[in-house]
Order: sequence, then structure tokens, then C-alpha cells
Amino acid sequence: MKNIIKNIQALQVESPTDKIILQLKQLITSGQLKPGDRLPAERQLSERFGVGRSYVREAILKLEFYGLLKTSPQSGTYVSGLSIKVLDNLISDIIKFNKDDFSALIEARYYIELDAVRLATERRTAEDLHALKIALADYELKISQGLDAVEEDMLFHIKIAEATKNSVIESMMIALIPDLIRNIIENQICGKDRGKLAMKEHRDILRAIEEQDIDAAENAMASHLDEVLQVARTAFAANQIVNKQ
Amino acid sequence: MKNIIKNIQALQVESPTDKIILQLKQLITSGQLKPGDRLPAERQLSERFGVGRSYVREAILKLEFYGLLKTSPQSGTYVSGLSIKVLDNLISDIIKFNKDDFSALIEARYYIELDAVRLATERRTAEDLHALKIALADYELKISQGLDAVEEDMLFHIKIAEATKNSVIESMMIALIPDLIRNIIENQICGKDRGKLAMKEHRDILRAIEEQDIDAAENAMASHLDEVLQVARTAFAANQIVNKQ
DNA sequence: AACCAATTATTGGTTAACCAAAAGTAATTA
DNA sequence: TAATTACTTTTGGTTAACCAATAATTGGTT
Repeated sequence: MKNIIKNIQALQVESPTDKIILQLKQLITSGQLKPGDRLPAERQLSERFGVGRSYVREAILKLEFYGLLKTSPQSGTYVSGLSIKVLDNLISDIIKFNKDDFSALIEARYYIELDAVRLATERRTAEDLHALKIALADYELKISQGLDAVEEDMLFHIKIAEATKNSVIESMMIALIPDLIRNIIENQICGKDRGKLAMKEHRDILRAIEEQDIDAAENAMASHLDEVLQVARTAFAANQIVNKQ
Repeated sequence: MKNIIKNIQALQVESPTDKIILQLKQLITSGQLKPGDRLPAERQLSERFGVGRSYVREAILKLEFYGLLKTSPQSGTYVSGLSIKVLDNLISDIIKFNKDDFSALIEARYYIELDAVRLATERRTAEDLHALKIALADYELKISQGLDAVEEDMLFHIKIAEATKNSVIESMMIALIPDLIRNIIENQICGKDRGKLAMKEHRDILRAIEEQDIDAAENAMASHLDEVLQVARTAFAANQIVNKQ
């Protein structure tokens, strides 16, 4: 029974945009569209695919975000110079991308944060430290009032990401955080007195960043995230088993 | 003189979409739009901002991707329940996001790949191994012919990302790779006989993955990426100094 | 007064039309 | 013949119009 439901969902996943991306992919893999080529005009594509131009534009926009297409105003949209094989692989992965897998989300977060805290510790400026202290104070205030402080928690982590001075790593964190917060709240990962414990952990992280002790910072972050990672990992293992059946 | 040019570019950066995102942000920070609220109808927004509805939709789409808005068909678009402070920070970071900083790009890639190869080594299936071997063979063929093989190189790394079974980490790699390839080619980071060296390094990585020796895999990956990381790091340090002036 | 059905208005989804800039083409000129 | 100019076509950019589904309102009924 469960399989039927799963299949239905799998089918309906195909949004108009993804359908077009898939068709564009086939156009490339079939050799009708080679790397570097100009795409047919948007109107032609919309006619050929039997869909409005908006969807074609939306699909192009998405592929442009991933650097697979490049459109020049009043001139045309061009396929990236990457080889067919790479294009093929990338497009496949783009279509199947989703952020609903919360164990994957948390796991990814764990690793990125460890990397981020190392870089932040190395590069933090006085301003970064200041921002971190304020964020921590906000967090502690909320906790001391016995309130939920998941977002203040995250704000602290955002400031760490900013302190890395690496815009790419920062962006990755940014892309994860909203879904992360949702998952943490929904799954009630934070236990009742998790807050006060986390407060101490935050302090440890901040101290290490202040003293620019990279290893200490990583360790502090690791133990801070350990509990939530364990939850994700067990869920992950369970999924693996289910998928193998 | 240089500053003038810089400012001009900084000004023209504001695409219609980003302008709207900025306005939405102000709507939130000013308290006119609270977390959980429904946005004004798209028509009203487009009228208020003096711009076509397409741009409003595009902005909403972007913010939806980051999980900050959620739109229900025939009902409305709703602001995420996150606090104003978090929303404010996230939106700011979204606007300033760009993948042009190639040192940041390479650095981020370095860390993600180290994480990825560990997970891949732990979780790779027989199929993953097979795909990796094929990718490696393709790569070696190109190299043995004395040709450029940047893309075959990347394909190998894509397969590693897929073997992690973590869709989030995989997606991050996917988002980086096109720009990565562009940068590597443009900056000619790969020296003339880098190819044959890299071939051996790839073999080391594959062997470690096959034997499921996690630490060996990480070490192999680290030395594989070390050279390119050094290039990025020196560029990074140079940028830091320039920015401080 | 409370509930329910029918109607109206509003919503995002989707398509079509219009615009200015660029590219291509044919006619014109040196 | 080669270069140039004027014109037509095609391009993505942008806006307006239409659609079906939903939400709100109204009027009637119990």
C-alpha cells in the first residue's frame, strides 16, 4: 500500500518547470543541443513544449542559477560550455534536489558548521566578536526567561557563518537555516532543559573563537551539535534499511 | 578613480527582483508585515512597487526557495514564522549572495569535499564503486591522450557526492561545480603535468573508498585538493588586506 | 439568532500581447 | 566590388489579460 502512495507522490512531483528542465536535458543528451549552442527562442520552446512562456523562463532562470545556462538580453540564451556528460549529470541532480530529507539536512549542517567555526575562529574581526556577543546575550535572555530560543540559537550560528568571510559557506548556511529551524521545532529535538546546556556550549564556542583556538572551537561546536546529529544519524540508518527493501 | 567604477557597478547590481526583495524586507522590518502574515496580493504589490507582476513573482519564488515565504495556490503567500530578526538577517544575506568570489568558492569546495569523501567512504554501495571506476577510467583515457580533463575530473567528484547518500551535500556540490570548472579553466590552475599527478591521486581516493578506509580517503582527497586550495588561500589573504584599506 | 446555500470577489496560475534593443538583410552608395 | 545605411525580423524584457480555484459575502431558511 505504502508503495502506491509513494509512486503517486513521485509522479506529481513533476512541476511544469521541472518538466521543461527535463525536456531541455533530453535536448542536450540527444545531441540536438550542444554545449555552447544557443537555445531556441523562448517562444519556440514554449510552443514546442506546449506550455506558457513563463514556465520556460522559470526553467531557464533555475538552470541559470546553477550556471548551466547564460542568457544575454535581446540576444539569446546559451548553453554552458560544459561537456554533455557533465551537463547531463548536473541537470539530473538539480531536478531531484529537495530539502525535505531532514536527516540529510542536519547531517550537512553538522559538517558545514564544523568547517565554518574553524574559519571563523581564524578570521573573526573585532566586529564579528561583538556581533557574536550580542547574539549570545539575546539567546541567554530568552533562555533565562524559560522561553524557546531556537531562533536566537540560529542567529548565533548565522553570525559565525558571517565571520568566516567566505560568502559561499555563508550562503550555504543561509540556505539551510530556515528548514533547519522548522525541523528542530517540529521534531522537538530540543528537550526541555536542553536550553541551559546549550547556553554553556555557546559560551564555550564563543570563548574559543575569541581566543582564536581553532581546535577548541571545533570541539566545542562538535559537542554542541552532537546530540542533534545522533538523532539524524539513527534516522538516516533507518532510511537506508527501508530503501534497500 | 577605481572607486567610482566600483560604485557604479554596485548601484547597477540592483536587479528589479532584488529591489523587490529589499522592499519586502523593509516591509517586514518596519513591522507592516509580521511573521506568519499573509502578503498583500501580487497585484497590489506590483502596483505598490511600480513594477510588473512577473518581478514580484520572481522575488517571491526566490524567497520561497530559501524557505522564507510559502505560497498556497488561490489563497495567498505567507511569511515564514521565523522571527523578524532572523528574517532580516537571512534576507540581507540572500541579496548579497554571489558566486563570483573564486577563492571563497574553492575554499568551500575543499571543505565540502573532505566531508563528502568521508561519508561516501562509509556509505558507498557496489553501484557507487562501479560508477566511480567508470568515471576514473574516462578520466584516465583523456589524460593518456594528452587532453584536458577538467570535466572528467569533476565527474569523478560528482560521483563521490552522490555516494554520500546525502542529498543536501550532493546539491551543494552540484551548485558549486559549474563555477568551479569555469574558474579552474580560466585561471589555468591546472599546470601542464598536473593531469598525471591528479590521476594517481584519484586512484588513491578510489582505493580508500573501496577499502572503506575513511581516514585514508580524507587524506587522499586533502592532498588532491591541496594545491588548488593554496592558490585560493593566498588570493584570500590578499583580498583581506585590500579590503582593510 | 444560527446555520446553510448561492453568489460574488479575490487569489495565484497561466497565457497572450506589447516593448525596446539587437541582429540580420537588402538596398544604396562610393 | 566593398562598405554603409535603412529597414525588417527576432530576441529577451515587461506588462496586461484571462482562468480556475478558493475565500468571503450575502440572502434565505430553520
